[in-house]
Amino acid sequence: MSAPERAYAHIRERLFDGTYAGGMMLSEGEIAESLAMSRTPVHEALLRCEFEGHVRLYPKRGALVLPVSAKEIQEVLVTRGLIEVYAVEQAGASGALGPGLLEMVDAQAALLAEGEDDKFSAADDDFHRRIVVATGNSLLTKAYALARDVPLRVGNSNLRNDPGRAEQVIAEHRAIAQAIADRDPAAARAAVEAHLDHAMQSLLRAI
Amino acid sequence: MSAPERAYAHIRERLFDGTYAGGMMLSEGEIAESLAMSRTPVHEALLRCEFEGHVRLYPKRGALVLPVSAKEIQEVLVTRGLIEVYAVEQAGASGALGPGLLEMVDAQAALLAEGEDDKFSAADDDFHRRIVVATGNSLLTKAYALARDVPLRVGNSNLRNDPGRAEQVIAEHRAIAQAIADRDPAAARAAVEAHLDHAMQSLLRAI
DNA sequence: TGCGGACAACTTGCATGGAAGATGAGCGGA
DNA sequence: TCCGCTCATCTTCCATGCAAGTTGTCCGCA
Repeated sequence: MSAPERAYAHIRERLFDGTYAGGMMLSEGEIAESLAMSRTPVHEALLRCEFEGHVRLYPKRGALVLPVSAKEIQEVLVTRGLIEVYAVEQAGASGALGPGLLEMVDAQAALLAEGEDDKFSAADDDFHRRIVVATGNSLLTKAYALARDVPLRVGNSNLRNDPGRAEQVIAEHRAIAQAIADRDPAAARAAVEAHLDHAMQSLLRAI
Repeated sequence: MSAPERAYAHIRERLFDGTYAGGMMLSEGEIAESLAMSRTPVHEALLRCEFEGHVRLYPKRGALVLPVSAKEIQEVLVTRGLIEVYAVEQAGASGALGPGLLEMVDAQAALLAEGEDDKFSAADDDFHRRIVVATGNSLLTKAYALARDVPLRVGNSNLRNDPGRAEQVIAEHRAIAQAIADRDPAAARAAVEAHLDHAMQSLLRAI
């Protein structure tokens, strides 16, 4: 892995686990030192994080970690709604994706039973991503990626603090996967809209 | 303007006017020299262009300018369709945006009459952007930006080579603006879908 | 006490250079 | 003729260093 990639992964990890919390000021030099690399690759990684909306770079001052706002959560879920509804309507028409999704839901239930919270979050993310990828539209997939990080920044603590939410997520995922397997686009659309609506409420409670 | 911004603007200009054509290999060093700056800021600009899908960086080799493919054009217009339909349905419900848009269409007609092709392209772009910005959803606006550049790379030559297309664009823009002013979301949706469909056909003919 | 200026300690911006990977030309041998 | 090897030349990668902007502190003065 190249130095900028390592720096990027390092920063994201800390954005998602809360080490880099909203309002914090990050210094290229410090991060570079802790990764035993120079500031150049760290700077590249921070530029990318800025593009993705996680930090804001102030010239000659440093990188401010942006807090996740309620408005941002709403924007993210509206955007995801647009993209995911389109994706499940497509997938629901063909039905090819359905069985694979149902297996993913089973795997999520297993992770939850084992208490693997982080892996559960990742599996949640994969599930949604898989649906969008199935459209075969790489631009849409890229646009969607912009809307996936915010829930991850809020989500890990969120799931632990919202009792019963994880079980609810699994039930809602199963409804989506079943509707797709049944080739029922209208049901798939309704299931996605309900799921995202509940997700928004849970995330808003978390901040 | 900072050095990386200058480099980025320089490269985009050449991507859009065709100087950097698909298949070309760009060298950081050459660009840096022609801009009288070092390679560092040029590298940053190329990274951004890569993220936006215009070039692909090959380690230790250089930056390949990616040609615009038919698949990409289709992806772009599907994505724009999703976002713009949502935006005009919102705008069409309130009607507040309508009058401003009609003025923009008049301005476009004036630019066309004066033969200002480049400004016409920019005005076209602004018109669509304005509708999306009106949603007030900054994430959606950012996602939309990813889908705006491709038509610009094809578009300038396209408009000149597709006789009557510019007049058609103006008529279609007027239909969209009028539907929004009339607070008629269904008509607005239909007008946007027709416009994007025609745009796709024109762009596909151009490559 | 409250204000203003100097300065020290931080930060990044970006130019530069050495290291090293990728490529293609040209040569030697089968 | 054709294959494979060597090597010159191209490229980027990223460490480093200097220049310069920003900030907060501290001191002197009213």
